[in-house]
Amino acid sequence: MPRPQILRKRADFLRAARAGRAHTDAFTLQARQRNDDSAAGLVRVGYTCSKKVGNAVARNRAKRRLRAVAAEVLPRLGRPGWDYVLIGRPGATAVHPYEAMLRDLARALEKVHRPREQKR
RNA sequence: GCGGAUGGCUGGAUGACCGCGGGCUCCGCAAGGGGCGCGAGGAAAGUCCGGACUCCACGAAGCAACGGUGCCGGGUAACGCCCGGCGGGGGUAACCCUAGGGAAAGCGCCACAGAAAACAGACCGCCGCGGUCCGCCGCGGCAAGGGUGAAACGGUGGGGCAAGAGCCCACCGCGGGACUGGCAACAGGACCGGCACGGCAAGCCCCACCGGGAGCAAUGCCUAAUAGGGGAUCCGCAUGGGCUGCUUCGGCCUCGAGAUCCCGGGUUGGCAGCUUGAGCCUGUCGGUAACGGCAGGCCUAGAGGAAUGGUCAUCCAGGGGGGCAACCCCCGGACAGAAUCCGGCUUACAGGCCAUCCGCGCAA
RNA sequence: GCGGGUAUGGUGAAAUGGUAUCACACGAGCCUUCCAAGCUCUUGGUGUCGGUUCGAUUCCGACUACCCGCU
Repeated sequence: MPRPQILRKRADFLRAARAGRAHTDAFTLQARQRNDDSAAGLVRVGYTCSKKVGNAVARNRAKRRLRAVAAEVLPRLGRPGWDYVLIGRPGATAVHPYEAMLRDLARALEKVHRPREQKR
């Protein structure tokens, strides 16, 4: 599988937020299946850490950890044609155990994938 | 050994695996892939100062306004920074702090208390003379004593006097000051004066010196489609009006319907600016030092919503528990992350290391 | 990246360098059969650390927090 593309456009984030989401202790996952087929076979992922997370150091640290988690999990469990958005949470994202975050992401992906498949 | 002062350094180490951003190189038409090497700080922070760089403005001189700096000498590209010295204050000491020019240029303020708060004067008083209803009153002299206050027109002692007073004398203080030392700030000070000249300028102010504005999202360039804006010259109109802090001389702008020539606005973008620089290291020389000269060597992040991350193992500090001990178990790594680049200041910071010095105690 | 402002009781606001004031709120009392209103009294404060001054909310510096512009 090719490397996931990084989401940058505000519109993509907004569309993902309107679709499914799942909360865990250390982050929130939002995801949607794209309808336009511009980049059909790709997994795309974005990261959000607002100023609520802390100063620039804390925000970057949170983003780096989210990237690390996503890079380990998404190639196995992510689905082509989907956009994922990981949102950092104050306090938790920077200190939560790494193992637990891996498990949480896997579980959150399951939960987010399920209702879509029931519809189809 | 205990306590303290100052200056400086450091602020996890090694390895493995999976990743990220640039660079060089190889393969490939391309997409992409392989290899090698590099990749946060002493504060990258606050934005409090000073510059480099770029664009804009700008004619010169004087004046005025506004802001800043403020002992002296040196360092520096420059500074409100640094070094050395001086004066003042604190500490037994090492040492530390210090916005520290001018109060006889002028204005202003000094609450409460106190008789009196800045220029002299007199509330309680002291002394003399006169009067007296013996309570005191009037006239004159005096400023030592009292109490207030942050601050009271010199302090102590003696002489002197009706009582007193720099009225006189000695010492100290104060003012001036030849001269001496020092580049200077300043220090010492023969001698003279005879007490006059309170404090506040981080109150207005005076003096000296410095200062154009904006900021790399500056600024320059490239491509495409398209809308029709502007400039120069000539001609016409006008010889006025306006702007430039003020003045003098000067400069600039302002109108059209025409002709010719030329340029080209905005917007997701891309490239440059962008890291070779008041650079770093070593040695040597000058200097008390800050720092500078010379020689040799080195290239050390460069992104563009933004990389430097994750996991594991061993070790090194640190904390807790068990054990006589060897040792074992658990926890666990300060402040914080480049964004045009430098020089400072300030603020944050677990701990560790080094050097010099001071006081006390003990021993010799 | 560049610049400006504010901070005073629980809240909102005043204060020429000289005892920090006012309104509402809170608490207590009076009044009322009770509540509200009204009246009286009380508690509580200059963001932090330094400096200048005899004396600082005020003047100066550094820091902290919040707010607002420009690009």
